[in-house]
Amino acid sequence: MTSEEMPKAYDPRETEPRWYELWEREGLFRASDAPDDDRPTYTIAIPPPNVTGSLHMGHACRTTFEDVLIRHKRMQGRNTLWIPGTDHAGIATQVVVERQLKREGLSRHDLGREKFVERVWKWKEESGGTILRQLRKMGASCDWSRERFTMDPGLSRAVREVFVRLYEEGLIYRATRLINWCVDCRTALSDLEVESEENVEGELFDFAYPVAEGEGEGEVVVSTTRPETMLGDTAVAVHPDDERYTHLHGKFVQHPFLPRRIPVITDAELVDPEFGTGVVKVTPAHDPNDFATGKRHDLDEINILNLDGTLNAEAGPFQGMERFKARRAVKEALEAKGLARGSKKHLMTLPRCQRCNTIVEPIISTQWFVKMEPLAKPAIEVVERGEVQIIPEEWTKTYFHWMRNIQDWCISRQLWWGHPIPAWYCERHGHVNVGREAPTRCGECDETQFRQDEDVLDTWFSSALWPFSTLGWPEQTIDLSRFYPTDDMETGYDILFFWVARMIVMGLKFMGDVPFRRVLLAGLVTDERGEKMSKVKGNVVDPLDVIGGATIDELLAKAEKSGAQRSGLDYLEKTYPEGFAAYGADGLRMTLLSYSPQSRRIALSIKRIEGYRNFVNKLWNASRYALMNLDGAEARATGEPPAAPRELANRWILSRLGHALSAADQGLEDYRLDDASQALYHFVWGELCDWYLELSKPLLASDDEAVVRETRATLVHVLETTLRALHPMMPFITEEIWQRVPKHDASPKSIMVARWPEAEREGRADEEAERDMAVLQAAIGAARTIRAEHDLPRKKEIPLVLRAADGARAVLEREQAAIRFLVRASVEYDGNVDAEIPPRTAVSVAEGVTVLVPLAGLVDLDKERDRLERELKKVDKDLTGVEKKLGNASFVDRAPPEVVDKERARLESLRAEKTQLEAALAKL
RNA sequence: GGGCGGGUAGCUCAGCGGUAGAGCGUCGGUCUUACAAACCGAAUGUCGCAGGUUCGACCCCUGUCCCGCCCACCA
Repeated sequence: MTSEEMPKAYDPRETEPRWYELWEREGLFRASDAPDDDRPTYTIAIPPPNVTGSLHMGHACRTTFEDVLIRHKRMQGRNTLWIPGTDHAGIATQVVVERQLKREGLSRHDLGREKFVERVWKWKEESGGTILRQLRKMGASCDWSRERFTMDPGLSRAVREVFVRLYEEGLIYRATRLINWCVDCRTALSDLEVESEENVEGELFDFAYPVAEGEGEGEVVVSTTRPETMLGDTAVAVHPDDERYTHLHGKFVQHPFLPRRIPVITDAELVDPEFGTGVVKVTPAHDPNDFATGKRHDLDEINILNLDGTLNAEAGPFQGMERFKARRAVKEALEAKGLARGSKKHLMTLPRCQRCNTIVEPIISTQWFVKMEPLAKPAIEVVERGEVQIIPEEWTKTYFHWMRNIQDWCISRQLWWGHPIPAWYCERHGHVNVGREAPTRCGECDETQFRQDEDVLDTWFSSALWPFSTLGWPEQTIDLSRFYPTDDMETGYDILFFWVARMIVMGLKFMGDVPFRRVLLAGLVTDERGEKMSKVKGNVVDPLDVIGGATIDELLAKAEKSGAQRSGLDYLEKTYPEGFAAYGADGLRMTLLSYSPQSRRIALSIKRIEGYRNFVNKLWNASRYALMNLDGAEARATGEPPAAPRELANRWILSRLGHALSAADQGLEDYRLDDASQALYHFVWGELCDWYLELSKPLLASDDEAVVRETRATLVHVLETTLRALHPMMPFITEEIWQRVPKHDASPKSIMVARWPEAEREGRADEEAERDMAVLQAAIGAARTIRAEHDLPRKKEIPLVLRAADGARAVLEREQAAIRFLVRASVEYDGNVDAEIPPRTAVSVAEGVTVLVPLAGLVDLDKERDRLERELKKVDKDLTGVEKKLGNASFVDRAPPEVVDKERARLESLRAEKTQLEAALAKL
């Protein structure tokens, strides 16, 4: 009933959505909150993607990883919870909706704040769920009934609660400081949101400040990379010990464009007398060093910039100019006044806005900050004590370095979309009132009228609470007590500081416990050249295209629409001329799992995806074969291997199954899903398909009913167990096949909730079978080599003579049928290992077995000579190595005896091989 | 300026103290009754360079050269 319905090639497009719907409908993803459920839990909080987002390879990679962990633990019987959700993503979302408005010819200011925010909500309801739908296509088994959004009422409440408590403890404060300002986003940014572009070719421009009238003669020459900032200069500084300028101490220079005399100050901290002229212009309002200097000397802080990056009234004649225009204008004006003193090339670092790439301006502004140092301390300690384990471990150093040098966190943003800051200012005095609700009466005066702070919080502020806010905090819910702390947090290393560190901080502060036990940091997915995927470069590989397939025209059209450059489109066309086939979610998942998590870069290759798609198909066909042979038979999968199998192939595959399961377990335990998936991949393809299924053919055709029965029982057991072991990695195809496998009546309705297989239970270690099988494989391999090298057509049966010492010979005699079938040969045995080799005979040696094929004049003797010489050369090389090793007295004395014994045994077998090969060569 | 990671087969990478591995690619052969998205076979490496430790080093140590990334206020 089953195998006939299975087409030769597996098509994931039909299968995958069908099973996902069933799983979801049956509620199999749901974690239990039943009060009497005392199973151990396992929890992962998803790194919430931006609501604006759509699935990219980074998400696909993490989703796969997390889903494997969750499915594995679920099969082990844990009460598993994978909390899904999205992040409101402040700027990103606001920009999307603003862009939409622009198409209607409107700006957010036309709507006003309230209407605008309403509009964003509307947009969020309509199109915000895209990415979560896409996660389903990957097979993500999230508990959708617990989906959260960082601006849900519950989570917003958590945000206010945290803000208020931190404020009350003095850990949140409002201050006027030099902050990073993005003139394009028109908001303050935290230090982390500023990316520095290194080694930019810039210009160091020199100009002179004339000494002010009545202060003496001459001038001082200063250098700057930002000439326009001189409009905000309120001092020039020299080193106190620099004798060149002693005469100017306490004097003034004259600002060339503004009615301002500027003091000459001495400052040993700011000024390096060796650098340039040894004079530094000081702009406290627009440079961090100068700001600090200004504080030390109580200098005026003159802000010259408007929030949009144009110059304000302080700039005098330059007022209203855009900042870079002003830069040129100031230089020209200095030229005109004869004050320019030349310029030179200068390599510098440019601060840019992480989001829009605009050059960031340091400006003085009043913002809200979190005092980080006291909060960071316990967060450092839990990692030191291993209560939170960071994997791969080398990231702990990075974590410590950042946490130990932590700066206060600027959390206010001048946006409209986000969590409003729960601070109100009384109308009369502007007294600050922070609270969970709007105040009715000022805490410091009697005022009852307030205006709320207009800023919103950094989007990472609410993300930092994610592991407990999603579970209902500050309410004491069952979920919170049951699922916090979560177990594993898997995310990209690029947000180690943005997110991971802050979750640890907030978790410890408000839950008194770590938010998760392990942090798994994944690398960045790049294109096959190792270049970062970007829309402009046109090298973005969309997981959905990989899953469902896309023609090159579709890919090109999409890339072009999202703004790819010509070169990007060319690359795309050249690299994927055929587009993508529908590789399916299972194939993609398996591919993503195969990359080492140690690596910082995952250079995704379509060829590799194709390889794993082929693996999926291989599994399909292997199952097809198995099911064909089980059709109508009484064999059922029971979860137990057949008792006392006698056939070598059956014993061997059960033993190998055990090994594969152990290796998979080990990989999962170590979070080396690459090892786990490789172990199963090689078991399925290299052992199950390449050897066992082939060997099962003669067994299933046997006249001996007992042999057939035993083989069917083994086949169904190995297949069913393998499917369960592969299920976390390839959920769809394993379900599709598993449903067709004959099982006993009590088996669960889905493989998702079937029992995770264990090496000791489902496998059956059998060293003898493994040894015997190695002999058989060697003999078959050697015979095949001869066949291939001599172009002996497959149809022609060849006469084989197998020579081996007693033990090995007995194995080969017992397995005669297998050899006949796999090599298509007649077989004779010869126990006399040292006997003469007949003339004109092809010889190959391996594992103590000598395979002889009389060539009977049919074949090219030169070819055989070449081959033998090649084999001999290899043996000789190995032999030289072993002889040298054993000839070394220190090795024999000092190496562990088992190593020496192993080498001796090897020496023996290599010598025997050499003798055989030489004899063969001589007889040719 | 500090820190981290990497340099292994043509390509992408795994391995990490006891005989150099995988996938893809290459070459030769096969429509063998699960699979041509397959099968069988073959070739391919002074494991960046130089020292050192060790009976033994791709693996550990030191130095060095390249290539990435992160952090940092040098005008």
